[in-house]
Amino acid sequence: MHGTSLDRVATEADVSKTNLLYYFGSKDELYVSVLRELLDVWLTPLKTFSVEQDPLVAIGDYIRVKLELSRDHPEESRLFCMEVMQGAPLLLAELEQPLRELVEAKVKVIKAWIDSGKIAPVDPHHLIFSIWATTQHYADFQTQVKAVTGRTLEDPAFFEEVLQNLQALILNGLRPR
Amino acid sequence: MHGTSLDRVATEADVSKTNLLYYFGSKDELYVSVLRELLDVWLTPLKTFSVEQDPLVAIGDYIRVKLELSRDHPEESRLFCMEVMQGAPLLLAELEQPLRELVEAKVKVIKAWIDSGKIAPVDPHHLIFSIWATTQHYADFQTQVKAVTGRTLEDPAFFEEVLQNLQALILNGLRPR
DNA sequence: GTCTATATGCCGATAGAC
DNA sequence: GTCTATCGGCATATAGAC
Repeated sequence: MHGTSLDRVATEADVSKTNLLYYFGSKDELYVSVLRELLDVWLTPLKTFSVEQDPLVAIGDYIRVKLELSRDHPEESRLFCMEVMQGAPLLLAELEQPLRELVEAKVKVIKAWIDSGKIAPVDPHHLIFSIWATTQHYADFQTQVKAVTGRTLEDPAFFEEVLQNLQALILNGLRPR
Repeated sequence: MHGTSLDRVATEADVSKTNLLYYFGSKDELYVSVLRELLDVWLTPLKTFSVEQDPLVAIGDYIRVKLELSRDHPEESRLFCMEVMQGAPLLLAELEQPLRELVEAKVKVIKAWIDSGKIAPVDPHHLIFSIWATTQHYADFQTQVKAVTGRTLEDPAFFEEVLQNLQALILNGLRPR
């Protein structure tokens, strides 16, 4: 059970089901390679955080890039969400090692920003989680957002509206006081 | 494909699989009734929003209650998330009618708060989505949160920490300026 | 109403021809 | 390497005895 079948993947990718298994060995191995690459792409923008940046600019940019990912690759976001929700049977090691270390490194950067008084003292972990949660929400819960508002991120005006609101919410919450 | 099997449900509920089908007719009908009840419970706290409340108290309380739901019923949160991520095949009508209407009603309340200058002018839709996204994140992405921080909402100290941070982030973003 | 047995269908994986 | 055919497992659903 992984949200899709080899048959669907094979049809979509225009190869035979047997060839998929020939190349990847098993469905799980296919999933692992897809998810690993996916995790890498989605984490890249976080890697650019560094102490010398202006935190409000860096975080504002990060929110924009993450929201663009939600707009351009919603199925990938949902695939990853599916995996994590099931307890990350295939990806737990990736989450516990590389992801954890990346987050810890960036937590230190955010702490430095706080210590120098550039942003308000929030727990960096929860700041990062909040950015992930709010931006990915528009991909993972696209159906619900559309049912309630009638719109999706593919509508450029709606994208801008979401971006402005998330940036305002999070950056205002961070303004030093 | 719905995250669990009738066999599991039957075992867990200590009834036979055939009896489940006897009572509910089909797996889909069982799901619909479970999801409907679930949606109702999860939306109840939003229903209490009213113009005469102090918005910062009302929203702060809402964040707490939603986070308690994420702590006490994470599997239900994930079940609902699963359904929506698949395009809400069983629940779309519920999202487009009762949910939409409830949200629109509460959007009006939040707009009244904004118009009277009690909170900053944010789009109420995105405020509501942000609260849903951030609070449910700790249930739906429990595995990832635990992999990164080593902790879950079941740890009372961690629960308090998350609550303080989410309230600070969102309420500070709303403080009139 | 509740059980056992079984029909039916889908999916992952393998065998074997070419 | 790529195809067709098929096995074996699991899950929903139904038939029929009690």
